[in-house]
Amino acid sequence: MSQDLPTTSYALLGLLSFGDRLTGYELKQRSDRTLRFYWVSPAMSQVYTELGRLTERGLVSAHDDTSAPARPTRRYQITATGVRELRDWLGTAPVEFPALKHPIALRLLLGHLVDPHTTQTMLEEYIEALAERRTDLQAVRDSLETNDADPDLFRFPRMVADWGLDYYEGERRMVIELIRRVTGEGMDPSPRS
Amino acid sequence: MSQDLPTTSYALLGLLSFGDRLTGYELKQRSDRTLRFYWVSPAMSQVYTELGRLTERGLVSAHDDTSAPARPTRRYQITATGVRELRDWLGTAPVEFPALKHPIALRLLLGHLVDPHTTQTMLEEYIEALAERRTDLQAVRDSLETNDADPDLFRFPRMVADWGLDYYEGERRMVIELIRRVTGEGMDPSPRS
DNA sequence: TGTAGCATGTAAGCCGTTACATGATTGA
DNA sequence: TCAATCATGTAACGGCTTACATGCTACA
Repeated sequence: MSQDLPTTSYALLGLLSFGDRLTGYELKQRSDRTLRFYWVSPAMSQVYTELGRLTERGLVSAHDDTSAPARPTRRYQITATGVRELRDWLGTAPVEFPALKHPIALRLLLGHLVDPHTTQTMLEEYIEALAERRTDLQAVRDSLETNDADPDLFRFPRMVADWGLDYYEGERRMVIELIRRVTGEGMDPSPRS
Repeated sequence: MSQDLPTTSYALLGLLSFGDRLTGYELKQRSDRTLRFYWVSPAMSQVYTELGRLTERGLVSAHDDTSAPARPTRRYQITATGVRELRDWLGTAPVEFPALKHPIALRLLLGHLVDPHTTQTMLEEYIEALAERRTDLQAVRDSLETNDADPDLFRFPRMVADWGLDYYEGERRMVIELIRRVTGEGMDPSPRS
């Protein structure tokens, strides 16, 4: 009942389903470590808006941090209702095909408008950006490896991280291939007589 | 001058940079065959809105189809100014890192909330969806292969299509691996005594 | 002493969607 | 004759961003 939340709401709710209580700030940090790589890490302001909505609907409960200084620090926890609705969503909502916004592919499409060197540089810079991202994600993956009490708690986050790492690796290989094609193809396939 | 259009505007403008005049309807079809796979194929209504804006700014010109019946059929063509601004954008605008919205990865992350069979089914359905997409993209790629007059005109679209096909293939392989992990892992690694 | 990080929110506005409205042409 | 496709647009509104506003705490 009362379905129809945006996916990002369920995503944030999902991040609260690992058994701990987080502040809005911490939830944002967690989404930077997870959602960022395969969904969207919402802006701080959005996280607070979403927590407000989830609280209203009783999917999370807010506990004002006693020992609070002046401004109240709130910790949010998923409720039994929240878990139920999340499970319900996972079980019934149609699963969309992934949506990709890939500015590099878009620019490569328009390669006929710029000189090959610009395209080559763009692809090389993309490889660097990819390496950085990969490093970030590897750090996340490493932190999921060694887990305390429950070794299965992060089993699925591990899989998702491995998926991401594999994607970055495939992307790297293909972009190297594309650089070859941009620089090589149509450039004197065999020396003209 | 007068930068600051949304990327989708430039994308549509770019689709008009291959030397032909299109109606709004045809432009939508072209974006379904190209942008869809690595950007976003805007809704019809958005295409018309965008064409209006581009016309206002003089980046495309509209030619009312004489031999028009009642409702005017307009064909749009990129202008010299349009080409200049597009080149300028390609040369100067910062290149964002790709943004991915991957509902399957998001759901896999929350695998601890559903039974393994549901997750397995989801991944298997994803493989099917992937195969469909791949077929669509392969058809596009094939249509770019044999080109009439200018064999280099679709050189970059070909590269982008190949990139997409490679991505789908990598995705397929990894999802198969993930299914193995979901069904196998933690399931009696060695028969208990 | 001042900067970075922790912490919470409101307001304005952009980008794009779905729903709605309209009508001609082609082919089963 | 009826459905699909071609063809063009407006209105409402959803989801998210950036900019703005506020203030504490820890540390260099």
